[in-house]
Amino acid sequence: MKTETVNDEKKTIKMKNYLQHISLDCVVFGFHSNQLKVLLLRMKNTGTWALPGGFVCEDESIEVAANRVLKERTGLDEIFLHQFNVFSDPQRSKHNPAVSDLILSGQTYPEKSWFDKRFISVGFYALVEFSQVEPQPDAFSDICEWINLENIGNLMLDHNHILQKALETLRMQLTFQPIGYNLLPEKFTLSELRKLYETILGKELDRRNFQRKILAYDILTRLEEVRLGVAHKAPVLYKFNLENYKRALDEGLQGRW
Amino acid sequence: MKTETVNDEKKTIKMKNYLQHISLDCVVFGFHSNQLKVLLLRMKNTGTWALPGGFVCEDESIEVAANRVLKERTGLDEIFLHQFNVFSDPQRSKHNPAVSDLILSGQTYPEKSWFDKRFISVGFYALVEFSQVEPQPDAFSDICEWINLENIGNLMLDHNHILQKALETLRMQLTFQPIGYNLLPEKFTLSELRKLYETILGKELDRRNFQRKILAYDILTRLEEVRLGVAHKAPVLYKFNLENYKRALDEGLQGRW
DNA sequence: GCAAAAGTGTTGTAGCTACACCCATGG
DNA sequence: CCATGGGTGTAGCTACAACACTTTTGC
Repeated sequence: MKTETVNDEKKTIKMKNYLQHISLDCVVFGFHSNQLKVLLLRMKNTGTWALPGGFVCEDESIEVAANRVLKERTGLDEIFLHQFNVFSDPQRSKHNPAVSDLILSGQTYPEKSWFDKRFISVGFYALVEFSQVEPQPDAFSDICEWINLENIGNLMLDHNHILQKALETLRMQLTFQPIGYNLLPEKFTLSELRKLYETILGKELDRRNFQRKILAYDILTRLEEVRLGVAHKAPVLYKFNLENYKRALDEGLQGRW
Repeated sequence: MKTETVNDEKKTIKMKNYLQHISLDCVVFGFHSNQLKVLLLRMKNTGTWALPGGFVCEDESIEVAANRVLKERTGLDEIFLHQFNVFSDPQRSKHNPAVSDLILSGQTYPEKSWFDKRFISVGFYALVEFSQVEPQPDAFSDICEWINLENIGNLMLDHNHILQKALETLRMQLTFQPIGYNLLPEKFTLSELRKLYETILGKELDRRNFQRKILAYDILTRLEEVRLGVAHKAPVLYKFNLENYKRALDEGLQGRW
């Protein structure tokens, strides 16, 4: 356990009580303007983009730690959050020039050795409602913002690999997890839900078949409202019927999409 | 990093070069006499049964560590092995009386403190061919053997919980992973394959429909042999057609079973 | 020869794909 | 009034469950 302090322009971070060698990284997915987005941080010194992450306190489970980190980055509590893989290649962080550079040129952190160790990182993916998030950078970054999935370039360390794995997991679990419920606002149109599925799966779905199929699950409640201000016919709004949704997910939305 | 030595009747274990706070546990599944079995160790001093596990060396990935541990316990290389969950409850191992008792009464290990820490454990599940395994206890156990799933009682620490999670994962992945290929001997009958599926899923399947469905995937090769020495009509033997199997698994054996 | 398991066939149904058609709205 | 997206319907096909029936073996 380390008990040192980082002095930053704005904050003081106590590096105490963190377990050594263990970190976590979060792939936070959001959906807006029919596009899948991921929450990223821009590192102060190198300008590299990175996934939000953190360390695990002595008395926390790794899930609690992930929730703590995401609360700091998004302002949200009770985020839908699942661990999906452990990244433990001995070379993934140890003596990594990006990290050393980042930390050392940051002039604030006296203890190189803590970061200069090997870290095993537990990957989480999170699904959040885009509009609810207020992105907040951490002590090592100057920007925290949503980046469109297709515009994401080279990330720090092995974060591209982590992101890739998260996406694969999301696709696999599309039929077993309440993906739509967590990513969309309370009220949404069937087209928006379909676009979400299309974006995650990376392929087009038949509008009419999707509609009938998703309605057949009986997990949506049709509202008496329509979406106004859009071109063409005003689409009906729906919301999730939580009770039926949970029941259906227990059995798995066994479709093939 | 610790660099101490445990003297055991048969072996010497160097506790050096292990990452602190991180361990791994393996749920090794085998199938024999139409029953699903799990490889367990009986602890020398407490007599408690436990999952095979181990620690991670400084220069290993956690996957390499798991393979090393399983090589020691089963004699097998290149085992089908997947990580499925990280167990990190702060109370799961820290100051756990079972561990302290186990280690301290073992009279051999001078350093209580190393084990008396909190460990975050990565859970793996493995699928092996029953007959190929030669179970070997480790330094802390006197017996290593297959236990029928339904006969497994209270295990050490949170190992019942880990086992439970492994089973859930196995069921979920039944349609995406080459479960049959790894658990059955090279040649097998369709009944044996069906019994395996029934055991994992915990429910009966229609013999005739199972047969047609599994054959429709075109992943099995029908042999010119029959199983002799069994009562009643001699069943035809099959083996997996590896090429077609891998292709089919890429798409997922999208059945509902 | 009889019980039990293996192998093959049939039939009705549910769910899917691939469309056609009409409706409502903004320009 | 027309282009565009929304909403509903339908025909054909496939896959599946739930069966019946025959075959082959050990005892």
